[in-house]
Amino acid sequence: MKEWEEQFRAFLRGRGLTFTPERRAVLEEIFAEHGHFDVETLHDRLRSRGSRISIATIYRLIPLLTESGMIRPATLRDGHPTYEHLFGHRPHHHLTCVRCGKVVEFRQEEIEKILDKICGRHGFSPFDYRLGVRGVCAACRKEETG
Amino acid sequence: MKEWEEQFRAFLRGRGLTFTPERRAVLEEIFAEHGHFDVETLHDRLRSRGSRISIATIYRLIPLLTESGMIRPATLRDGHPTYEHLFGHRPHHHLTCVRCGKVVEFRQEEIEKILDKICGRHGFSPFDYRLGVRGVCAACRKEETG
DNA sequence: TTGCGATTGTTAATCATTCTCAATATAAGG
DNA sequence: CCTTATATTGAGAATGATTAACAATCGCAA
Ligand SMILES: [Mn+2]
Ligand SMILES: [Mn+2]
Ligand SMILES: [Zn+2]
Ligand SMILES: [Zn+2]
Repeated sequence: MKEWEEQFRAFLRGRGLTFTPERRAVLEEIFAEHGHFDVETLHDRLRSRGSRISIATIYRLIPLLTESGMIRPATLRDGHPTYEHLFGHRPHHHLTCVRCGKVVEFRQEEIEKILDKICGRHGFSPFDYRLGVRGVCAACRKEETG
Repeated sequence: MKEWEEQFRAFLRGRGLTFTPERRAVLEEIFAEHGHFDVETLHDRLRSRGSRISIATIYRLIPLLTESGMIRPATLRDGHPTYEHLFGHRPHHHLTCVRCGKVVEFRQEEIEKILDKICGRHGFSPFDYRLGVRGVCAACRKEETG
């Protein structure tokens, strides 16, 4: 059994909830590929694999997946949230190209150290850093100028 | 005339748009107090001052205010966007307490320098950094533990 | 003053998300 | 195996914030 499945089952058990086929299918699909997804895309992907799952079920699952640490909100895409699987991945941040939508992930511990200091100075206990940089990627800039 | 009004008028003129009483009222209200506001709150504030302005007009104004540099999106509050006035203020970042909603603003040029380097490494031209830290403030933590 | 595009308020439409509800599935106990 | 009490699901209705349509005004330039 995949370790994320094990952890999610444990989470559900702890809440008196059950690990159903639908929940298994969603979990599998989330870890099937790396990248940012929104609810509708996830639903489409499941359907195209033959699942008859309802989109309402996926909406209902999002909070459970988040609270269990399976996924986290990633960025906003046209105003609605996208998510990414979290289990087994170090936290990271995002550069987003506002033209083509390309997303580059990067990791920077130095920044987090600085932020920890700032939080301490204000008496804050941080548990989540969200660092979004919006800009224009090299390809789009070339297209723009050229 | 307030300098932001002057700048907003210039922006509108450049687009062949007009500076109306409604637009003046909204602009005044935005600079009347410091803090993060959402569209509904702004509408309420205007109404409570006797204005009969429609909320649709405010929604229509948001893009113009953003593009002219009068405001910028700040953070999400319960899923919908909040804004803050920008003119005359240095960019800054936010610590948000997830319990009480308190927001602390801070400025950190060191981080921006690091991010510039990272962007350069990936060929990105950044034009906006959004740094959100979520955590628990001192007061809420005391309440929690105590 | 006239003419024309911009602006506004009202109202209807959109659209993602949430809710309702009746039908099933699940797990535990007998 | 049955039984029963909950949890879960899918379908479709409801919600609520945001946008769009539209007819009535407004503001500015000729
Ligand atoms: Mn990511
Ligand atoms: Mn702020
Ligand atoms: Zn690009
Ligand atoms: Zn607090």
